[in-house]
Amino acid sequence: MGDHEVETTEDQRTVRIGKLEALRETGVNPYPYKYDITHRSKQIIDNFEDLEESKLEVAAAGRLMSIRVMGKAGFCHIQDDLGQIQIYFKKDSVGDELYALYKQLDIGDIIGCRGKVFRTKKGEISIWAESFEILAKALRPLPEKWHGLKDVETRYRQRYLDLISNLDVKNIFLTRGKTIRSIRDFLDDKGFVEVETPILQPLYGGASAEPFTTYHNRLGMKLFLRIADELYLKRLIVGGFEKVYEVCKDFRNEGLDRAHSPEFTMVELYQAYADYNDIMELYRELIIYVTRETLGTSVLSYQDQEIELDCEWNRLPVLEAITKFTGIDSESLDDKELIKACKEKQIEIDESRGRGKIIDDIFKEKVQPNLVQPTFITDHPVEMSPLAKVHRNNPKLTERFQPYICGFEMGNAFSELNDPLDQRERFELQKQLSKLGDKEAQMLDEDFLRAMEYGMPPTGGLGFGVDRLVMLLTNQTNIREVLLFPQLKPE
RNA sequence: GGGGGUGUAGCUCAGUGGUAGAGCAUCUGCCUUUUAAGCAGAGGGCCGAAGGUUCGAUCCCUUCCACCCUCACCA
Repeated sequence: MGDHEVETTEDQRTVRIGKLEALRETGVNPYPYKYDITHRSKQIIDNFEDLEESKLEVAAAGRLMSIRVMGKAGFCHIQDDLGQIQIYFKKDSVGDELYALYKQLDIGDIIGCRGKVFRTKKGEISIWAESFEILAKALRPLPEKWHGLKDVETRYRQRYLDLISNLDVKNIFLTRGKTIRSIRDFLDDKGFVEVETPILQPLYGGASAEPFTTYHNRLGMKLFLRIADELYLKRLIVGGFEKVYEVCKDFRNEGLDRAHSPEFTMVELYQAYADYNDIMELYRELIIYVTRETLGTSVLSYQDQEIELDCEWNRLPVLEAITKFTGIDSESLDDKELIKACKEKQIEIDESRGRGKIIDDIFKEKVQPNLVQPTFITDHPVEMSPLAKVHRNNPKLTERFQPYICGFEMGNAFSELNDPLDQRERFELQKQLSKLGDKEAQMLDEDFLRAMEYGMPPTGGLGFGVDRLVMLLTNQTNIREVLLFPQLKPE
């Protein structure tokens, strides 16, 4: 009696440690080495008729998600990689010793079970246990079986619990895996070669962003975590690769919000002898392919919008887009007049960082939210695009495009600048922006210019964010929902 | 960084200026086809942290911490 009183005041973890010790005392190893599985839960359910007919014994394993004991018989559900299946334990079938062990099981324990399959009176396909064993004793209780784990912070900090109790969360990451797989399949099929380039870089470049810095002790040098891999992939084009891509983790030392994570995944690709028109079509085909492979349809359902991807995509030069949505004809205005026009229309702009930044501000505020249907925004002003080739018909513009879907900027692409003297001038312009206080102005990379001076073929290039693509495919509004372990402050 | 919100049992959530409640989970007993199993009983809480007001604070005030939404920054 006294012992019971002590026991009931203990928390669930302590109770389970007690059970663990009791198991060891009876010679049961609560953490054995392996278990031979013959079927996953889904295979049993899919092949039920044959398995029942043949009276074949199956062996399945998984995590206990529910237990119902009724005196001398009981049920439980185990969950494995592919789903759940019910197990029936009958004292007469498993014997007194195992039945006593069954009654000591806790939700969360991982068990393996052998038996024949059958259908219960209520019609549920189940395994009639003939034997079972504990494969791993769980010491902590799982979240509530009905409501699951809801607390967002706990879901991110303890993603393993989120994955165990929320099936739809697991599906997001299955979709993420399929997405990356299908991107590779598509590009491989088109003859692209996958490469790997440095994450630790002595100079950073290829995008406008603040970097993370680190230090190599032995070399005694500062290094940056890459913000993009563009300049390395272009060196490979110089080196004779004609179609390359990289699935790359990039790092940007900037604010976090629902569309930005300091660590994120990009795909960059470069194709020699192509221009941005070719890349536009390649991107459209890629998105349609990936969507079909992951969702089985070319229609995206995002929030309350339905978007058919398999069609002609709108194409709209950025300055025309601004005229369309604000009435401002920026080409006919000088800088002062443009700033005045913005003030009249109450558009908030940062006028200290040059004309390119002003255009960018107007675009983000007034145009971007309207770009729900797939749209290529093209031909950005040259000040905004230091790595893009000047437009063949207009020296103030570049051959550049950014695809937009559901208001998200999905990527960035150019006819790549391959004139080394022009490229040097663009870097000089960036230096001036840096002096104006633009922390994201791009650095001059002498070796990159040297490579280009050996001759880089005309090239089309593209970078796109995988996380945002997965957000669209899984109908998520926060990037953290598509990152397994999002960045959080320490507990 | 600004604005708004949340933080109570392992989980999901109620609630009150007089130190707390439900369901699930846990423990004990009964129950040989149950399924959010059932029935009977029991245990479990520094009410995010630190100050303040008060006879008395989980509740009111201040500060801090974490998370969410939003704006700003940012491809």
